[in-house]
Amino acid sequence: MPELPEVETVARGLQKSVAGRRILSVTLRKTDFIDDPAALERELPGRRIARVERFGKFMLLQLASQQGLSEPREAAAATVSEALLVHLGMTGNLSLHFANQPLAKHTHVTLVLDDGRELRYIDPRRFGRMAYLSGETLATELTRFGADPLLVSEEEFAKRISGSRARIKALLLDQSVLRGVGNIYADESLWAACIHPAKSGARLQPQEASRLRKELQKILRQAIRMRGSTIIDFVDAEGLPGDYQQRHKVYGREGKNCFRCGARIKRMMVAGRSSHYCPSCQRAGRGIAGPGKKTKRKSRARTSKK
DNA sequence: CTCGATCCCTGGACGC
DNA sequence: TGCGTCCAGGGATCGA
Repeated sequence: MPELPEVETVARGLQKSVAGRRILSVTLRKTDFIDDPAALERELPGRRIARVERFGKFMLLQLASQQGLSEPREAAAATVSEALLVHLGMTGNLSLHFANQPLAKHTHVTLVLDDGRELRYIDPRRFGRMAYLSGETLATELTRFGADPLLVSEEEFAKRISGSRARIKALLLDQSVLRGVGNIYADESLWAACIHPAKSGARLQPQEASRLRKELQKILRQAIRMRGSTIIDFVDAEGLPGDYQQRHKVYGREGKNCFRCGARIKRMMVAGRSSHYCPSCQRAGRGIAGPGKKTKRKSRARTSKK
């Protein structure tokens, strides 16, 4: 499940391999995860990819300005006003293939490049998102997101966390608070900072908030160094899996012993997400918000829709 | 403002 | 072997 470190890994790989390449043509298959499929077919062919960057859990394939069609040396420096936004969702992957390699199942978008290769978007579940955005629309879209967790200052972080009574886990997952943190790294950083996932953000002590930011950044940086976590099938732009799952302290370790105190790792639902924590290291205390009970999902009888 | 519930989607695990 | 059921979860949306 691609979160900040996984997306960063893919973006770095693509920056190396496709920056400067021109898109010759676009083939779309399933398009229900694309904002405006026609816009991709209309705007991308003939355009050069200036650079690839991560923005939260998105990848931004920035397009060189139209004018610079003839070898724009300034491509990388040009102002970003047009980009292809790619969100990998749960199972998405954007990777480079030779044109003669067979199409993997669930390949929904193919960008044919000018060097005989293709950028392919593969996503079984289609929880991802793709959109061509430009100008004001692009700028507006990006302002919906909060601070980058790797760049956020201690003051800014404290302000964003302590200003809300929502549970800290929910705040970490909220992309308008911080952009890029998902379920794995939220759980890992809360464990590292000894904070219960259901504790209210407003009730974190200043030193707790400070420690949480520090641990979160440390974990994200380390995870990037290890090319992210591969739980089921994540691979980077070159098809390599990540290694950080070997460092997970709580995620996926329910019932196992805490590496710090030996207690049994528990799991509870917080903010609708499965949350792994050590009941001994991460004390509930009085700062706990909400019901915090394990919510059993009742089987929904889906009415056959037409 | 914050919450849970529901929906989107498919593959994999599991029970029978 | 095969079918049904449950589960995973990022994000949007809706009602409480």
